[in-house]
Amino acid sequence: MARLVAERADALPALAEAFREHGFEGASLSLLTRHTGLSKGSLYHFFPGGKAEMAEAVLAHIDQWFETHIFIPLEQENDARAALDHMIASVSGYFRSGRRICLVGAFALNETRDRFAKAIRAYFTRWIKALSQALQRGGLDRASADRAAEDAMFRIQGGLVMARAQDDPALFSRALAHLHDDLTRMVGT
Amino acid sequence: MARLVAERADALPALAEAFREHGFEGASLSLLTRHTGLSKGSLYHFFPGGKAEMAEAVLAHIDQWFETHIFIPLEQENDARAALDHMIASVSGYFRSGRRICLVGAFALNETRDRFAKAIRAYFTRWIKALSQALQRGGLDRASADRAAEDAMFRIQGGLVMARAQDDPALFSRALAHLHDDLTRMVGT
DNA sequence: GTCTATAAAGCGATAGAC
DNA sequence: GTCTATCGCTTTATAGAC
Repeated sequence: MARLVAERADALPALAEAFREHGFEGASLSLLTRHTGLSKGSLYHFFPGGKAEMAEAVLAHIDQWFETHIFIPLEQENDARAALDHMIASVSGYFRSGRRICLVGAFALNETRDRFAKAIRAYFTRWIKALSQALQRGGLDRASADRAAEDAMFRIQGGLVMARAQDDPALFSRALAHLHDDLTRMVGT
Repeated sequence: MARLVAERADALPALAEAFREHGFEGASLSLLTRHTGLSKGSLYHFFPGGKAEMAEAVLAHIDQWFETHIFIPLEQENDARAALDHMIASVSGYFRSGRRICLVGAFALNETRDRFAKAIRAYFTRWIKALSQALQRGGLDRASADRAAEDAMFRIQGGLVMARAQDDPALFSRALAHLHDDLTRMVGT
């Protein structure tokens, strides 16, 4: 059987889940060793910069996933409606229908943001831009598309916060469903 | 000149700001002494339960503020439109037009939630209920009002996350402005 | 590339003087 | 009700054996 952690990238999902559950400050190294199954020595071998480098790598890994599965499809799918359907489905899957939070949004809320400001800002800027493009292909003018894309981010991020707050993933599913309705209506004939 | 901290309640605003900026885990006792101007000994005199009791008191204080300035007015103002106007204005003021985050939402995002689950859940449940009542007085049926109230929470919480993420308070102001437009339209004649 | 041992600093919490 | 001193523990990070 292959080893669970053979290289740096193999540790990223476990690190991501630890940061999601405990935040940057709350995720201690001993907790990260438990999540990854690696000792401190091995973690520092892969990430000489310590916790900050681990978080940086996790953010980059997340960004790459969204680039591949959300942003590029939003930009390249010619049928605007299909592009929006795909985004909603992928977002629902990624956030486990509301059982998983957005690490980027969570990092944004406290002073952790300042350490990773560039990655956090880039993630949302990119998402809004890609979504706005799809909406413009669906017939919206640029200002309306920008506004609708920004509003979609509010509802996705807010849905994740509320689902956690109420310990009820269904809130996020409802947020996504209503968002889907509204976006579909905008690009519908 | 009166002392800045004469009783327990006087320390709450400073504690709240510290928790907002650093999260529950990130707000160390030495940081809390700096924010309040009180030594550890004095903090433990006021809050024998330590950091957890401080956070609990802060959450109760926030809840009380919202009860007085948001929830009760939403329920008691007869003119639905005036009730909504008042909520939007008060929310904008409380969150400093997007420069301040929602501590309750921030606590909800990581394992901190489990320590304060009851207070967190009650805060949002109460808010949705009061807002739904106002919308029903404005003519919406109960299901539509509940849905619109929940959607308003998504946009408020999402607006706060996005404003921090982009370091641009204007995003929150836009979220509130669009929310205000939509709510007004719903109860408008 | 794995691990354990260790260092130095900071943590939450307590004791006790004034 | 204020404070300082201190406790025991955990933290991040490093050193070095294998």
